[in-house]
Amino acid sequence: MVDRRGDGDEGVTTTSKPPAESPVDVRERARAIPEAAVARLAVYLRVLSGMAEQGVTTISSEELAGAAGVNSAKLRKDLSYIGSYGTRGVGYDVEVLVSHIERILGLTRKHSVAVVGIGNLGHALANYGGFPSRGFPVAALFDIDPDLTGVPVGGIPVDHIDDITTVCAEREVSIGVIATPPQAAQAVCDRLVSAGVQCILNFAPVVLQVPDYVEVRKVDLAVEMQILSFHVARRADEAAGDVVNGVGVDGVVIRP
Amino acid sequence: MVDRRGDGDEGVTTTSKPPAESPVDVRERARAIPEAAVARLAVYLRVLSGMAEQGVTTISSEELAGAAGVNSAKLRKDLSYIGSYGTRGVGYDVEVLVSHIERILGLTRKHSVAVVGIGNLGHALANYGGFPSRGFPVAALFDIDPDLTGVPVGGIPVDHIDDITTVCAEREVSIGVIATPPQAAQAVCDRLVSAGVQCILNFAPVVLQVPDYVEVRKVDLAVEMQILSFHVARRADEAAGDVVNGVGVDGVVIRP
DNA sequence: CCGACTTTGTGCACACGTTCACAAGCGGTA
DNA sequence: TACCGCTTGTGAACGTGTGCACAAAGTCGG
Ligand SMILES: NC(=O)c1ccc[n+]([C@@H]2O[C@H](COP(=O)([O-])OP(=O)(O)OC[C@H]3O[C@@H](n4cnc5c(N)ncnc54)[C@H](O)[C@@H]3O)[C@@H](O)[C@H]2O)c1
Ligand SMILES: NC(=O)c1ccc[n+]([C@@H]2O[C@H](COP(=O)([O-])OP(=O)(O)OC[C@H]3O[C@@H](n4cnc5c(N)ncnc54)[C@H](O)[C@@H]3O)[C@@H](O)[C@H]2O)c1
Repeated sequence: MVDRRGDGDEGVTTTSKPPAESPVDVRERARAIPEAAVARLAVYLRVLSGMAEQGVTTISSEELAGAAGVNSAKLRKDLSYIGSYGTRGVGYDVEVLVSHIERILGLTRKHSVAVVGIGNLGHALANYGGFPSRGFPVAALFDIDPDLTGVPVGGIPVDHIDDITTVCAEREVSIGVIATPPQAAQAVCDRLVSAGVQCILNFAPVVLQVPDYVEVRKVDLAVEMQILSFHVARRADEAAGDVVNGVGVDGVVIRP
Repeated sequence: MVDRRGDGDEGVTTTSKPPAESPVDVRERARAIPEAAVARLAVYLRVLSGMAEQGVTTISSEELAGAAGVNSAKLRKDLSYIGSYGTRGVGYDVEVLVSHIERILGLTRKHSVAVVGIGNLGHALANYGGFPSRGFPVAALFDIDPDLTGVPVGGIPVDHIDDITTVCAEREVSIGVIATPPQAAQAVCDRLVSAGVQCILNFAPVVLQVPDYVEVRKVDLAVEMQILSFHVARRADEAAGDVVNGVGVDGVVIRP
């Protein structure tokens, strides 16, 4: 029912600093936000933006939780990580919440995106309107294929992978998206890193090796499907086992 | 050892007949595997498959962990959830491990996939070779656009969304992928569910409402980017570090 | 100004997941 | 056979995340 996070292992050397923190500054608080909560904050933000467009000005934790698919206690705890911006007895001001979540997620700055590998997936990403509209303008496209360089895709001309360093610097790219074949992914990753890109979203089904200061997130669709498959199998086993025992889920006797 | 598997294996054949086995068998164990571990098992499987192709027959937890980007203790614990198939002092037999992970993930059965919404993303998915090769044949494509119906994409002709029930039944679709615009996603989801599909992978940035017995996973790229953005911001705050007189970034007063 | 009602924010207990550390077990060697 | 070095498998400690339940804090009608 509720979806779970992909994973989020690797890298992220969160140096645990347990000394007594008396001055509660922003970075300490930011560090304290659980990774899982950050992911949900992004979802709340999307829902809230939709609400704002529909003219909603105030929303309760119960309503927002329903719309975001989480329970309300969790939602309130998540929001408490970023401060106390609600009004008891009333709820949250939508605009206020939006701006605070945006601040915490660092969306007050523009994050230019570069897509590397303009094949099937790269084309889709370059044409996708959902990135620019949410604060992530696609500023550069790269491919190794000479036939592609110069051709505009989604309004942006494709550059050759060899120009990655200069182009990324020029256009202040802060997020790199890897959509090349798996074999090329690590090499592309290395070039992105030497070009100064510190955030990478990887679609290739490989584990990337990066320095500690680089943040990598991966999207592996086959893994997603296998997780679904696992649940199908589990459910099938359950059904089979229950029939054999003559007892259904919840202990309901099927065939007395 | 949590449980003794003295039997000579069996496979997940539908005729599961527990002779004198403990009431809690395979399904109980399957249920006990943490969700996070399932995701990693899928990654191990991919790495192991690659190893097998390269002729590797045996691998230690240390090596496999390195290749999968996790620490070796976690890897061993993950593997212990599915049984004890290693040899102390030696490591794991690659082929054996592959087959056991496949069994646990339910990959011994074929899981036909239907993609709904053959736009930018849908085209990329339909053309993607990574699904069939990993046991997820794309068996059906759907769109609402009459101009698309009948046109083959990636070798499969697009059907009209109205035929979803019959086509899904015919081709035994078990996984539905939603790649339509957000506004259409819930409606498409409902139709998939009534067509009997119990697993859904959703690319549209909306929270889907489904019955309890349906498993949904979502892939939201904007959320991924916002998580990256959060880490950039956190890092920037750390670097810019010094909180001057209780005033942090953006002029937020830290200590009122 | 008060009291009834609503909703937030959070302390706490619990569940889940990760990591450590080491005994148990295996292959190789003398 | 007895020993040795290596690697697995896992109990137990630990850390993180979740959900409950309720006091605190606000609104609103009178
Ligand atoms: N197509 C999908 O729907 C899909 C889904 C999930 C994952 N993926 C993964 O995404 C990646 C791309 O998939 P695709 O279907 O778009 O592949 P594709 O073959 O259509 O495109 C790959 C592109 O990368 C370019 N390229 C190759 N080597 C390069 C290099 N060294 N530097 C820069 N560009 C290079 C190629 O010229 C090509 O244009 C693959 O790793 C694939 O496994 C794709
Ligand atoms: N393109 C990307 O790279 C990308 C990335 C992330 C998320 N997404 C999301 O994926 C979805 C699809 O994106 P896209 O770029 O492919 O959009 P698109 O507009 O190119 O394609 C959407 C397709 O869905 C079809 N469609 C519309 N309503 C339908 C219905 N009721 N039933 C069946 N088909 C219907 C349309 O005919 C069209 O072919 C969107 O929700 C988008 O937010 C896309």
